[in-house]
Amino acid sequence: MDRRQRKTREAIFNAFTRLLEKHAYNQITVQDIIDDADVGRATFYTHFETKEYLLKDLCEELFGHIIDTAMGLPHGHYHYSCKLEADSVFLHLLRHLKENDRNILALLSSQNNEIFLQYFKTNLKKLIKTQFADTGKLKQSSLPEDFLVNHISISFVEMVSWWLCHDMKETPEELTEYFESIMTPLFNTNN
Amino acid sequence: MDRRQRKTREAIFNAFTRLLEKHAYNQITVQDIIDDADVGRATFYTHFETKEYLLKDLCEELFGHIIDTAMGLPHGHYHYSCKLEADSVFLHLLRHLKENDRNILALLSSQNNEIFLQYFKTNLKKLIKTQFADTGKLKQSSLPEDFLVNHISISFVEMVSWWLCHDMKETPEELTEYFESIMTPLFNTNN
DNA sequence: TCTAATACCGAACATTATGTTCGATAATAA
DNA sequence: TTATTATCGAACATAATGTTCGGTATTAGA
Repeated sequence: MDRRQRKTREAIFNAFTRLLEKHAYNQITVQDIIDDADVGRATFYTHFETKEYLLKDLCEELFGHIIDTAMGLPHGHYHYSCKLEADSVFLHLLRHLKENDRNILALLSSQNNEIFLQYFKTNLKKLIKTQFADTGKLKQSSLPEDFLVNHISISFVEMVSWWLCHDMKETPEELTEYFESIMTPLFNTNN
Repeated sequence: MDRRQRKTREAIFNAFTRLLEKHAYNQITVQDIIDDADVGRATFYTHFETKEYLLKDLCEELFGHIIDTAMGLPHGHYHYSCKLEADSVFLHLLRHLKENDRNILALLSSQNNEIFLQYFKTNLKKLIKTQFADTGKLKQSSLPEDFLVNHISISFVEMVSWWLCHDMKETPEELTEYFESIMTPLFNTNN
């Protein structure tokens, strides 16, 4: 990829991120973005079809990365410990979040947090599904699997959101225990 | 209130609802709304400052009503049963939803569902807070109360969303049992 | 029934944002 | 060095927003 292209794309992402930290998504205009990024109008539109596609691309970079690395984790690392087997995934995600790549935490706690939490949830669902599908990690129950996958995903994402609203006072380890408290009855810890 | 005002307001709400069932919120223009509602442009703007305020007013009618009636319910009706004490509230909400006032179910399962689920959650949080705050219904735990209130609210709203996506196959009673399964460890059932 | 108040209409208008076009310039890869 | 291509910047068409205003019709209340 042409160096100019990379630079322009970066500049637009950075400008957009800065703006999203301070202003409501709907109030941000393409003009604001290209002013902040200091690129020409036509240039913006050669990179992104619309502001919405820019958002989509940004979110794919933000969450694609964090989820993909978690996908690579072994699924049953703590299999014989007394902790729930998924600890490794959730703890990993929290630690990864704390690294704050691309200022993801600022976006997740901005006034636009709903947008990003939504993308987070969507991607997390895929992860949870592959982690738990057909591995017997979910307690036998009458509850449908997709119902449980959804419940686990949204619960985790909302916990992260709550955490950010309260200045991240807890450590990732403490948060994982919180999560364990509310999720434990759903997991099969004795097999 | 002037009969003309009432009629106009109703016509706009109805038109907006119809449009929201079929089209994405962002794609709906004020022109679409006034065409469908068959009112003049100026008339629209004397009733609603912007499209966003219209949405806000609609949501307040939708969820204000459903939450307010639930607010009036006795808080500890099933106090001595072995079911969780909040059964009455959640079951009541599900039954009320099924009545489908103002086609609320179509909106909650449309492509714009995120918008309405968000309003639902916000209003439900208030309800849950008054139901559980300082009543000792939540299990003693190290988890902060606002964390639990948030978790309960979002879990319920997501369950409703899941229910709608799957054509409401379950009865409100069955759904309440689902909810009990995932929430039970958080409630104090033996006091 | 009469009257004053007011809600509505509809067309016109200014404003603002979007997305496109194009010729000129500058940076890049090879 | 050279052919390619990304960027610039200004101009433009399009589309949606929100306002204004004079005329008409409906309403509430005396």
